[in-house]
Amino acid sequence: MRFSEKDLYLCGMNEADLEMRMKEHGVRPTAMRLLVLRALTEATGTLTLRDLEDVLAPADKSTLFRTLTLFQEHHLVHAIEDGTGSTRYEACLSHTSHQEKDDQHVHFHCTRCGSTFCLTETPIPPVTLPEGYEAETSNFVMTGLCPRCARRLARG
Amino acid sequence: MRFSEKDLYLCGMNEADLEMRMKEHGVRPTAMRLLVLRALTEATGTLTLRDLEDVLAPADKSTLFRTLTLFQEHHLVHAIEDGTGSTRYEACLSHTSHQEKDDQHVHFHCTRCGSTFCLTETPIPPVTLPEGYEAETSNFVMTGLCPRCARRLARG
DNA sequence: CTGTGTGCAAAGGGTTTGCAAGTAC
DNA sequence: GTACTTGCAAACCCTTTGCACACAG
Repeated sequence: MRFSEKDLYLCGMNEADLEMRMKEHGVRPTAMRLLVLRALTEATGTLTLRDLEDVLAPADKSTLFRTLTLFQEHHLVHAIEDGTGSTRYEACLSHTSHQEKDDQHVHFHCTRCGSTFCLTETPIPPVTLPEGYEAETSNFVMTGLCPRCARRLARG
Repeated sequence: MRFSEKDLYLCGMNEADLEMRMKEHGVRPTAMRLLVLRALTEATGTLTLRDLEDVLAPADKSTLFRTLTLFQEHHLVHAIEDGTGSTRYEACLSHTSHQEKDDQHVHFHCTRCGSTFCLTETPIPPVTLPEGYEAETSNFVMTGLCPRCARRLARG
């Protein structure tokens, strides 16, 4: 069995590591922020602001929002639009403090269970844009059935 | 100069063609719907519900919404999430009434002028998903500067 | 003491629904 | 007459901001 980059990263993840990661990215580590970053790092998929509100109750919505905005600016997390109307957030795994090629991978939104998965092993394929376009970031979301839901539907 | 598929399609586009297209897709052509489909077909880029409201004033928001929803169900248009929070709509060019591989191309959202372009010549590259995932649709949006804005910024 | 972080409340913006009147067949 | 369409108003949701208090350096 192979471990994903995320698994390996999580192995040694403790409070001190989280703090270090935030400092590296120029964000002051407060209690609230550590909770948010931990939640995002340990999540199996992506989380919406609403998800975080539930997980970290009674944390305040606007605090979470501002925290996520700050994290994005400092490239600790990035946002994905999966078409549900709610922005989803995912912890960045790159150790660098630069945004260059965060971890740009394909995301998958399951229409049945509503989850959005990070396909960390499925990089976004390179695309040649028409003359003149200058891309900075990509958002590639595939929609359909996740393995679990596909199996359930197949059975009955 | 080469004409894009869309240009060619538009060449002969008149009221009768629009009606035909709607009937082919099982949608009853009303005055309102013809206006909407025309607006979307003639638009150079993609349109939001809000855009349509402006273009087709004094058309009602909810009517437009329901029209767009209907069109989507019948594969006359498809929706794109460009990350701005507003769903954008684009006329499908395929003449078939089946959804199979509508016209799946990359979209480009310009952060400077706010437009979202259809890169009809840039198909979404095939992606091999991990075992078990069953994809139905894709949403691939690249974000950055469009040629026009890039040029303007370069000049100063 | 001063700047930063947090919580509460409310405003915004886009989307969606309920319902009644209008229209097509 | 019956089923489908449209318009108005309001509800909904998620996101974002204003403001006052709390906290850390």
